[in-house]
Amino acid sequence: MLKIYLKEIFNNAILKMGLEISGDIIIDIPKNPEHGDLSCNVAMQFAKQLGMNPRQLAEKVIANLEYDFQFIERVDIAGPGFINIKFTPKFITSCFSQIAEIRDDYGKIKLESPKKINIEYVSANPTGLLHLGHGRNAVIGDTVANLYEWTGNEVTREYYFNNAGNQMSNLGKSIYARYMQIIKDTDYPFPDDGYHGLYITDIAKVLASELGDSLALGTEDDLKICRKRGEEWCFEQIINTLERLKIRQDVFFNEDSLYTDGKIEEVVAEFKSKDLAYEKDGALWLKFTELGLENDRVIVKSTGEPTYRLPDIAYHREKFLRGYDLIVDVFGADHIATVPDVLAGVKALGFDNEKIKVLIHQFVTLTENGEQVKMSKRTGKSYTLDELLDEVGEDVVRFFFIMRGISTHLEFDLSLAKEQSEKNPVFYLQYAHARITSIIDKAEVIADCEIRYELLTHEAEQKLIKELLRFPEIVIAAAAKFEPQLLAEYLREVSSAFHVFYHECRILNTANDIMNARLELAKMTKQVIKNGLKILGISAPDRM
RNA sequence: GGUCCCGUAGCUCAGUAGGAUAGAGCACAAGUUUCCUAAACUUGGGGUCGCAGGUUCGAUUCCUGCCGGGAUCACCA
Repeated sequence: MLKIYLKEIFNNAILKMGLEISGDIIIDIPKNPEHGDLSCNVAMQFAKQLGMNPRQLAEKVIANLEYDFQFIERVDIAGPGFINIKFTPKFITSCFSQIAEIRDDYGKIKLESPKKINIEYVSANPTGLLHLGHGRNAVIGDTVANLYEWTGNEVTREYYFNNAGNQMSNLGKSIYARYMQIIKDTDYPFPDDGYHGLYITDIAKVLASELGDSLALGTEDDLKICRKRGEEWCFEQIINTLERLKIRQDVFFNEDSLYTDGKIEEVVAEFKSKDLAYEKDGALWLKFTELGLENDRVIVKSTGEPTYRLPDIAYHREKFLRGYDLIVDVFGADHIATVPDVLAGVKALGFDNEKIKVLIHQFVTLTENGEQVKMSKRTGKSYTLDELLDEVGEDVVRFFFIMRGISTHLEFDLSLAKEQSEKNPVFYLQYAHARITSIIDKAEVIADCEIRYELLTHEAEQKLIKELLRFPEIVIAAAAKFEPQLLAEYLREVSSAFHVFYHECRILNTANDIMNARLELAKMTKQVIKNGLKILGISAPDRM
């Protein structure tokens, strides 16, 4: 809010000076508060192309700035040519009075023409339970979706899955083997590449109790039953787990529909007609080398089955045909190799692959007391997301999964996450919210008393107001950069500024007008924390 | 070997469309409550921003090379 105001003033000054400047003017918050509230480096940026000394240029710019002396307290040149701006407390509080009017909608951006955005995440096949990597994927995807909704766009949350093919028949065979071990022979052979998780036995037990030994012959149909029940069971678990995280997707796109609807054939025909496909060794290859990649790749195997690339390309083509302005894919680092193929394939079909944004997140490791936790207690394999939720709760899981940049490895510290105390960063934010609620509950409403925002001149009050004024900028930046942790970091700063204000400035039992103004500040802080936590999918408790 | 990600305080990490004295949390040390939630606040120590070059007024940030850690390189998905 403050930035936008200042940008305008600088823009006008530069226009007035008749200067041609390419790109935006950059206004930043100086690290050192003594340098003012905001700082602009135009003078240094353009000194060279104008053949001037930066400090001289800065002076000229300042001479051309037109502003209200009631709003800006100080404009000065510092260091090599920074122009530092200090606002008057009056201006800060008047900005605050404006946002205090908006309340519920503060931070929401309304776009004149909302963009249609598709965000695909989780997308686990129904062959097992969700584990930690899926958890990070799910929370990143959902939070980014929230951010884009908040910034005024129309968002579709999508899940892409495949319930056909090798993996699934493998699931059926694995369940069948466990089933036979239960009803007949404990030595019944388990497939080499079968799924070893304990959940397979859980499913087999259900089958055994429901159907007795009626599948003992092991016909094709019996295997099908195992597969079908396995799929249903896994999906139910996955949906339940996501539900716990308050994640609900709008579209579940089945890869199989690409085949039944003839989309795969359409894409193959189009590649052929563009002379981008050729047969070799009985397989169909796509000329990726002509699309700027290293090697040609098989898209249809000699067995007649497509490789994963073909449906992936066809799927993205479908998303384009549905008319999205932005298509976001959230993948784990293990999928990185497939990205260039899909992008090149879609481009070859004539779509603008710049509209696809692939978010690749790095892996999650779990540590406890400084040591890496490798095995899950129940499954003996990697930790499931449900187990983690049981241990630390939804709020902590959601917060921990987005509190780091998505491109860095995430160390999930179980000891810290389990800690129900001030050490845990989630509680810091929630505590601020609960504390404010408690104060508001205790306050007596003073009727018909005008709120005098200009009384909020204390340093701690001014600092808190300035933080609150940043909220919309942060939401926009977090969405644009696809970095939810910016918001998490920001909320910590807001909470911190609030706690300081709380210690410095007594709210209740002060003069009526002071109390009213401070109460308003507390309420607005609560609103920002609540809205921010809402975007992060984390609860804002009234009591702790 | 090719490609991608990471390397910043004892630990976990912010910070990079190039900016002023590099930050936070945890850990460690010392303090704050007759008073609105002490899950809070205040103060302190702690750094060759992996290494070496380059680009320029200025580099943790951009470029190149190297070192270290991770991921990935199928007619698996």
